[in-house]
Amino acid sequence: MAESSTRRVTSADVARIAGVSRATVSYVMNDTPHQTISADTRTRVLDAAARLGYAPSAAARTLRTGRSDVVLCLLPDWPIGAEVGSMLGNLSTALARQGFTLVVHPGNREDRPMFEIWKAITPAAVIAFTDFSPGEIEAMRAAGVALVVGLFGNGQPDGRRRELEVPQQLIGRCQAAHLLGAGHTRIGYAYPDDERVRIFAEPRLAGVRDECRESGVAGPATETVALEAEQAAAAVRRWHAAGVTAVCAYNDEVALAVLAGVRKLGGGAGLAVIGVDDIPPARLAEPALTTVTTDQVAFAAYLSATVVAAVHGRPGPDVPTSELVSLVKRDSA
Amino acid sequence: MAESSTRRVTSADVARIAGVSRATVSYVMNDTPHQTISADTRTRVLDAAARLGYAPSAAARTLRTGRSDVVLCLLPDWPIGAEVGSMLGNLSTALARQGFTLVVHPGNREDRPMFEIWKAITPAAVIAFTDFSPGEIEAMRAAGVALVVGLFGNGQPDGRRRELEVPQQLIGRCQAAHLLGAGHTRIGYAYPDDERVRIFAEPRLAGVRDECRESGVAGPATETVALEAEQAAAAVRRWHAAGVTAVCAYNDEVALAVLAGVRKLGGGAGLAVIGVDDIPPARLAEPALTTVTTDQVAFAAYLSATVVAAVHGRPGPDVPTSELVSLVKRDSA
DNA sequence: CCAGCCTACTTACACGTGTCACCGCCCGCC
DNA sequence: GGCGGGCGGTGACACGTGTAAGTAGGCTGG
Repeated sequence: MAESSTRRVTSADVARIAGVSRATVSYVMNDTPHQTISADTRTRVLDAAARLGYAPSAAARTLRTGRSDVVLCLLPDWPIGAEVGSMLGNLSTALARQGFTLVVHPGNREDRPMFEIWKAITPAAVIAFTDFSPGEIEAMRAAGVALVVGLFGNGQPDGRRRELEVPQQLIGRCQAAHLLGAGHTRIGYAYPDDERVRIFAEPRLAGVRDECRESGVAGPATETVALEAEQAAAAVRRWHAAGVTAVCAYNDEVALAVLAGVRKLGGGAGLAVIGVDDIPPARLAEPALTTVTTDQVAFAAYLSATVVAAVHGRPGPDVPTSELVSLVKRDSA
Repeated sequence: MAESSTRRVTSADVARIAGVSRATVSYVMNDTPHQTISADTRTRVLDAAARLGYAPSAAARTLRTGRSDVVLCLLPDWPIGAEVGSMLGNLSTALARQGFTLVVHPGNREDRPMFEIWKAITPAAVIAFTDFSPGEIEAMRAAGVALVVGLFGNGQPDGRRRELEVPQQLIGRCQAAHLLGAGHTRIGYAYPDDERVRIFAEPRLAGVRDECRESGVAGPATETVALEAEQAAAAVRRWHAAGVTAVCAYNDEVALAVLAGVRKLGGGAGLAVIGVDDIPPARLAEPALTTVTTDQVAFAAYLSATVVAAVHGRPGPDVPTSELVSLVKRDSA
């Protein structure tokens, strides 16, 4: 406890205590392959490190290796909701278990040019929930970023980079399958009012469309629904006029708006409604909202595995199948 | 475009192109005070940097200065909701404007020992939504972390480190003030079921209690309310028995549960309910939920200012007053 | 006319790590 | 007995930056 100053504990300190060279300390700490270390010195080094509370400097390691252990997650500028929040939390712990640090950056592209960020950080990988120009992608790859996990392959026809798209389609399919299975033959889709969530809304709608087509049913009657009762009531009226008896909503929130619209209209002819996310208010609504949840833990694990595999140059895991999304049956559909 | 390889653009490259030394480049890029640079060379350097797309290596800078531009935000293990998510987003942009990078780390204290993280990162500051032991705080300070912004001063009696507590109390006060102003004389508090949000719930409840005391009204009748209608109905029954006519809820979600409980009981004697956060479902509920919102942008700006000031060793800004929280009057209270 | 100061730079070192090249040693094998 | 080769380890360099210390030249005051 008689520390002279607040100096950082470096590997040199560990080496001195353990009576070995600094290189040996590095080899022990990193389990460097093809480098044999006797069991005796190994424990001596480990003991010294533990005693001193040694933790290697991330900055120095990054500088030396040219690649940091940071996984940069670039968000678009839509408001991140509870489900995205918990997904990020799970992703962070899943990556931490593999030795990576997740850094989330909200995508205010105007504020700071984005390239400034990944050039400064030199992340091991980038998870982009936003479209990149091919030029940007090439620049990042050239700068040493091992992988760019894109949300949507914007234009490129190869099947890659769709890691995040397929699960969204599954959500739509699950919604539609439930409604069709319940005997509905004319269904609607409640599209969100917020332009910024389009990258989620489009594939979900596509999933609904696919499921309809495969069941030989006409595609969904799509209405844009704001989070406001009056507006939603107008949409409900149009659906009634079109013979729609059940609607898939983009969201639990949108679904609650639809329910509010139905309520405002007197709610004579009940409209079946199904949401997404299973937020707590869904269960508390009247009627209790039937919804579809994604297994955030499993999804985060999948995403994490994708990133880790790509960083090591291995092919990523298969896109998870339908066990990722599951139905929560309640009263509204 | 005839780049031989994928080498990183360093300040040496900029120096070579601009025809100056590397040190000069550094001085120009950082606007180093007490270092005079002629306007001519300055523009030459800036031009060269822009042309090459130079961005300084965060790792090298961190290694050299001993302090990174990272602000580490340690979250407890409760599920981060939409409001916390948006707060973090705002905080991130506010800090980015000052040249800092926000790194959020969910607090699974078991998974990795926490000190391993900040030892590796050497953050400029730590925003902790969780209690630290005095020993940990001392260790961090010794390791060079400029500031520890704690959510709650656990035990230490000095007025510092309560930056995040006061706003929470304001929320409770605002809720209670509205109900008392509407003529209610016996009010209740709907406490969350989740033990993990206690650090938010306690100061909010304290705010309600303070407001009651200052108005000469008995303290709130507190009931723990789970996010489930049956359970909430039982609480509502007890409140009725105690003569409570209005309740402050920890949350909009808890408030919706209370409303569901009232509805389940037939809703004869209406119970006034007021929530917090103004989540979208609040507006869509029946009756539409009266609630209290915090100005997340202003709060993030305040938090950011606190961090920046402390990093530079200056005293932080004053705790913002009541303009931070505002009432959203609807039908439920 | 020279000491001294200010401007506008440059040279040199340090930060803490990973890793390549080397080196002594002992063991087994021809 | 010589000697190739694995074991166990060391010495030295590079990564890219910030900054203290030094230096050449012009200008000013005495």
